[in-house]
Amino acid sequence: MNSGGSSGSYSITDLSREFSVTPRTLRFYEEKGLLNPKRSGKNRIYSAGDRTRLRLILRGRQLGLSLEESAEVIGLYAPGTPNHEQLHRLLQKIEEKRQQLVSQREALDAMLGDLDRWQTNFEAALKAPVANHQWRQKV
Amino acid sequence: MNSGGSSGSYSITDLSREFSVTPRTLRFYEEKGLLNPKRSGKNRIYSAGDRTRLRLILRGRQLGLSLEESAEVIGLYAPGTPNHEQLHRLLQKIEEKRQQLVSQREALDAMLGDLDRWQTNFEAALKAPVANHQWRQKV
DNA sequence: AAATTACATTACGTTAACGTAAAGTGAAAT
DNA sequence: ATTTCACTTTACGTTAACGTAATGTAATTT
Repeated sequence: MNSGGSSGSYSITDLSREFSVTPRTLRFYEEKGLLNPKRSGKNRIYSAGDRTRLRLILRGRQLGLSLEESAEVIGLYAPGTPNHEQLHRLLQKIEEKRQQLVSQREALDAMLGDLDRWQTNFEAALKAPVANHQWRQKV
Repeated sequence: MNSGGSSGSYSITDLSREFSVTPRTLRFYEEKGLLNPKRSGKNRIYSAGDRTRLRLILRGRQLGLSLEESAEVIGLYAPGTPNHEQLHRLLQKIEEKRQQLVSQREALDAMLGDLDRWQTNFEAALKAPVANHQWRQKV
């Protein structure tokens, strides 16, 4: 049974389905201290806040953050009043990741460049007489 | 001793230095079939082609490709005559990675959005009355 | 009552990409 | 002669992020 529709309370399968992760994943995140759902007996009850935190974790994951890094970021949403040090670290982390994306795009471009050049040669080779066996010693 | 400057022949440390990886990494790539340097006795001798392949591997790595994926890509440069099937797979892989980059950028944007909203609240909170006593502090 | 459902805990397994000894070889420098 | 390099091989260790049993229990459903 689904926990109350808009009441802001979710079971482990509720959340796992909504975010397409396994229950194991949620338990793992909890084990690592990234989530702290309340309990109803032994069962986990996730609040709206827990859900938000999960969203952030998964967003970080998509970004390529490690769980530890995500934990840092999440730490910012948790304590009553975040401080400048924490803020600075987050901004820094974000900047890091941005650089990483830039770097990846460069790699992608370089690779596409390689591919283009290679493809050009390839097509040229296809147009050339088939008889020639000694082609492409060099890459 | 460095192997002949422009002769197109490199020792394992030559390449490891040039590309900032450890010798272990090069041996590992060889173990995985991504490199096949010749030998001078037991010592590895890398050719210009080996060097190029290494560059491709590292480029793939930077892009987020697994070694296995890189092996596929490199396979395209290796056999005498690449076929359409291989070419198709490469293009597909590239497209995959492009999508991944797009997805990551979306995650980054979303995260920055979160941050902005959060920061706004944060600053608003800072501007809010500290207690019962406060002057209109100008910013 | 029996079976199914939804959850729990414990704990070992898995993969990738190397790191890190440990121990040995051959050539070169001191 | 001995130390130092540069290199080798073998092989176990490491980390991250879960997967995958195995086993148990409380609450429904049949």
